[in-house]
Amino acid sequence: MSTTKSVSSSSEDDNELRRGPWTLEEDNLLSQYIFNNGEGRWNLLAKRSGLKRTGKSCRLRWLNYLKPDVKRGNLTPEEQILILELHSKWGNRWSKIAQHLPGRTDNEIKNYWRTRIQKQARHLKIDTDSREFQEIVRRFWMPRLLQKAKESSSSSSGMSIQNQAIPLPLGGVSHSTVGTMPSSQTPWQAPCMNEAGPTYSDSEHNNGSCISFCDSANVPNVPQHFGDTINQFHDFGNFTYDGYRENNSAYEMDTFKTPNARVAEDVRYPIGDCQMAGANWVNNDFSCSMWNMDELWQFSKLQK
DNA sequence: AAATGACACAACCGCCGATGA
DNA sequence: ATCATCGGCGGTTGTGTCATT
Repeated sequence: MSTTKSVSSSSEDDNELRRGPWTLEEDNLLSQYIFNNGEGRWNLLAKRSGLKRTGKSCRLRWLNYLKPDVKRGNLTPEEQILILELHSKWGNRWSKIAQHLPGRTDNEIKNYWRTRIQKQARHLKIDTDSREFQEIVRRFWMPRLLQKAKESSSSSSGMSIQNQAIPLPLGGVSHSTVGTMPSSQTPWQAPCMNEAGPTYSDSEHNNGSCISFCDSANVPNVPQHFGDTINQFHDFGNFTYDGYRENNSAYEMDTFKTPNARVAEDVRYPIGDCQMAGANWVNNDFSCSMWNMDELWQFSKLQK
């Protein structure tokens, strides 16, 4: 079967380039090659490894899936908070945002934003760039994420959040494992691929860069920026976001001074009795159902 | 039980800047 | 200075799975 691409006479290699989902054998080949030769020089890697893939494809597969420190499983509340905050500052700079979430890839964060955040915005018929949406994030999502973070940290008794990660519901090859990943690459051990994805011998892999969120005020393993965020939001109960004032942040306190914000104030924040433990807005996969849409509708109307 | 739609994620595509010949 | 190649990034699409009807 010839595609428009493959009819080119320039290179017969092009005809054989594989596309689509990676197979176990390809993953093993790529992992083994990088184990022996290191990352980088992707085009060369693609040629020498025997993979019939483009260098780009190899790079993507490695960075987004095979690389040992790629974290799998649902985003934690803390990570979601961080994404919301950083996106408010940097917009769709996914790779930049990802740099502040160890183990998370730009692709994952991008997908999270599109499938979760933008979906909610669509339901509300507002733009994610709009001030209304930012207010909603500030007043609904952030406090609830923080509450959720607190709950999970208090119930975890010091257990790493990563270890509590709920396996994604998808049962496919790429999703079924929430394994503990090596925190660093040195010394590095080539993962053993199986149907559930890369696995690692699990000794010495439970510490390091994985986020251990024992206490929102005591976050030893959390990147600096992350700790700042949590502390800034620590007093979220009555919306005193003092200290949360960073240049260029769309969530600056100043936004409270807008007429819209005043309206919200007049109704004493519907979130005031937001039933933090209520079943409506939070479930096991709270990232999917973060809030009660009725509340949000009310709030978004007030904002408009 | 089958059909259908929604969802989440992986993978691809095109563009652009950096780098080296 | 110019061109080619490579790697990285953001946007988009494809696909498998789950939920609902």
